[in-house]
Amino acid sequence: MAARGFAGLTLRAVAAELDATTGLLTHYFPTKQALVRYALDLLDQRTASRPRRHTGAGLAALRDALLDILPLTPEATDSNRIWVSSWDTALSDPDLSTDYGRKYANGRARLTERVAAAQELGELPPGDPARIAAGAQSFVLGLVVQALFDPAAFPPQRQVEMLDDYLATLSAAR
Amino acid sequence: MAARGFAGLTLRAVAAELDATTGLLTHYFPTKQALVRYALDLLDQRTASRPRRHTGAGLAALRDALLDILPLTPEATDSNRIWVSSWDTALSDPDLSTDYGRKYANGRARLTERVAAAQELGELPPGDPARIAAGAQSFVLGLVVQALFDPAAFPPQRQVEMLDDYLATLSAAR
DNA sequence: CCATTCACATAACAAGCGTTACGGCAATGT
DNA sequence: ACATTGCCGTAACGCTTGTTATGTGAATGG
Repeated sequence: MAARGFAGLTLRAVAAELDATTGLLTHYFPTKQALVRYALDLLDQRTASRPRRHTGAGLAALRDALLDILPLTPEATDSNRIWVSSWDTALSDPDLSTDYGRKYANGRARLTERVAAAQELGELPPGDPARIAAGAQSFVLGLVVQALFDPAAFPPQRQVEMLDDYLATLSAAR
Repeated sequence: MAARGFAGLTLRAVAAELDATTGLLTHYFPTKQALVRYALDLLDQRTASRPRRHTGAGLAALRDALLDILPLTPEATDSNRIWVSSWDTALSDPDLSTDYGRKYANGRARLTERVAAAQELGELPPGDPARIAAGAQSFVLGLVVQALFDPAAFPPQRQVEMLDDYLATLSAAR
């Protein structure tokens, strides 16, 4: 799956992957678009329900949430690879596109809560928490992309360092 | 081109776009991969040679470079859309993938110069300029993605505000 | 215990893909 | 003016794609 990209995702390839035939797939999904939609929802749901870090409250909780996104493990790298690859398909399909927009908005909303909590604790300076959350999401998202294209330049340790740098400047500014 | 995504980029579609046939394309490009490679290089080169902002030195120059990346105009949005869509293809092809990694490394190198210059002027606190540049690139890259999926939530003005917020926290931290 | 339904494999289909072969027409050089 | 070269349109090829139709064996239910 992660090998040939989203463009190489064919019904027969999927069928072969789970030792079945196209008959099974067409039996459960009326069309390929439905299958893709389901697969993407599954990916989203699976990454949402996987074991999360939880090392503390406030700023530490925000850091946990952001670390959970980064490709720090091979599995997380694969997930991110599929995820980034799906952007091509998503941008081509208006419905999927708005769907993605909503998912990212949800992600920002969850981050916003943690930003606000960190502000309560005085770990982050005041300011619109939604805006700070959007900035943090941007930072992590871009770091994901760069790490995928140049893993050697962005090993896990470096990613964590960069995130911590970012959070440090965020909390130092006032 | 920007309409049907990178997956829908077919020889016949390209030929139709420039009122020609597949014969012309196969005459100039031995294979489709060569055509794609050329197109991506062209996109990279074109965005590199387009008119750039130049409002000042130091931190202002860094801000200019980052603003040049963001989808603040319809044309820049189209370019970014194609660019993001191409990531699927790029991640599937190891050669293209390392090529992209190199391009981003070059981008970071250019940003690094500006970061260093801003540090010289005392507009940015000391610290490894390469790391700061990588962070800035991450931030902008992620902002591009979010803006593409949710243009309503990230209008040009908001993008600029977010970038300025980021640069402000960067320069305020010490 | 038989009839019915369901799950799925098999196979075929048209459409679209990248690629190749070929032919004509215009430019070029002598 | 004629031969030659090369640009590029036309058309075909083989292959893969998503989708559909049909068959078959197992499960289900009365």
